Amino acid sequence: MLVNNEDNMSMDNKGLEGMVREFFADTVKVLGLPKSVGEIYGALFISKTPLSLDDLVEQLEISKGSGSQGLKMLRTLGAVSEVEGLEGRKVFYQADVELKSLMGGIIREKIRPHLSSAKEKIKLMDDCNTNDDTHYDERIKKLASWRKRAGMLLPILQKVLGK
Amino acid sequence: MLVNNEDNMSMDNKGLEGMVREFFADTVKVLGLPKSVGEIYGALFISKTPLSLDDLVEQLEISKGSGSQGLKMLRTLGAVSEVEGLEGRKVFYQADVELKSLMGGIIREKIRPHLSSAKEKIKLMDDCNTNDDTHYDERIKKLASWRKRAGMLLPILQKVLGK
DNA sequence: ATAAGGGTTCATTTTTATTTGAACATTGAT
DNA sequence: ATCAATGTTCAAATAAAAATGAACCCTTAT
Repeated sequence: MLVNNEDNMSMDNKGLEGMVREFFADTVKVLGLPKSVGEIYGALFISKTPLSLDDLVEQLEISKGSGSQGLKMLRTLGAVSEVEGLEGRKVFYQADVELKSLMGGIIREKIRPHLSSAKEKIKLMDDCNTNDDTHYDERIKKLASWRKRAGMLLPILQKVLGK
Repeated sequence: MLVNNEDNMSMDNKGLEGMVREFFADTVKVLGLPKSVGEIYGALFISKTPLSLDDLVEQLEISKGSGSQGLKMLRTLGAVSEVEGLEGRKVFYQADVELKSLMGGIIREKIRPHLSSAKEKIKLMDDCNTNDDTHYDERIKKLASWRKRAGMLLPILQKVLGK
């Protein structure tokens, strides 16, 4: 067994690990991700060894379905990486503990798409303002400028969070 | 009647107004606010005149309760301002159409409190790591550095969004 | 070829968040 | 003092989001 996960709770760190999981559960909710995703990430973040889906299901007392979906999301975000624990074909996961991974994924998968669709919607609004009403025009321009500013913000964010 | 709001739909701008409301409804959901708050803000943002609670209830087909609560939240965020339309004691509202109002409010009311409580929680985690386990210590330090970085980000955000 | 292990999917259930609306202030007019 | 207009609150209803778990799909070992 290359990757061992039984009995790695050195002592009363049940407490610490629980706190970390709860911490991430709360944090990701703010970012619009489901609680279970935060718990999974938290469990991986604090764990001394990579964990398999089964490990997570057991530790967090969540269903296999939840665990599978949560890991899928974390993989998509690039927040976890797979560790081929050659014990059979079971896959083990470890958290990518760089802030930029987590945030970069959220920016790429959630924020950018939203900004793109916003751009289209604003275009539609402009088309809709057929008689070039000044008031409406002004507001649409304002929206467009907000969107643009939000777009400019992302690289700055990435930079500050980078490394 | 100082503030008039009847029949201010110059023409088929039902369409535009609807689009703007929907736009904000979607946008604020990303920021963790309820849809109705976005709709209210959107209605005020695009309206040519300030609107009363009753106007909003009628336009958006929401309940008085929803409208009242939504306006309360927007007031707390500083995203709307009251216009004493001296028609009786009815209060009219207008959107504060500066990005910094909306974002500033969200930062102040939602993000900062979350970062504060995160700081406390991280402290608790550290206290919990009684035997100074190196691995746990490292992770807790990482969390602390993330939190700090997030804190430093806010002024930058404010600056970029400012004006 | 079959069974077992590991994982995913997705219709259903459960939980959480939002909205409603009736009861309750409050204020101003009669 | 009473009424009507305006707003707020909050318990209950509703809608939306997330979790469950059984059915299913691969892959590998027998």
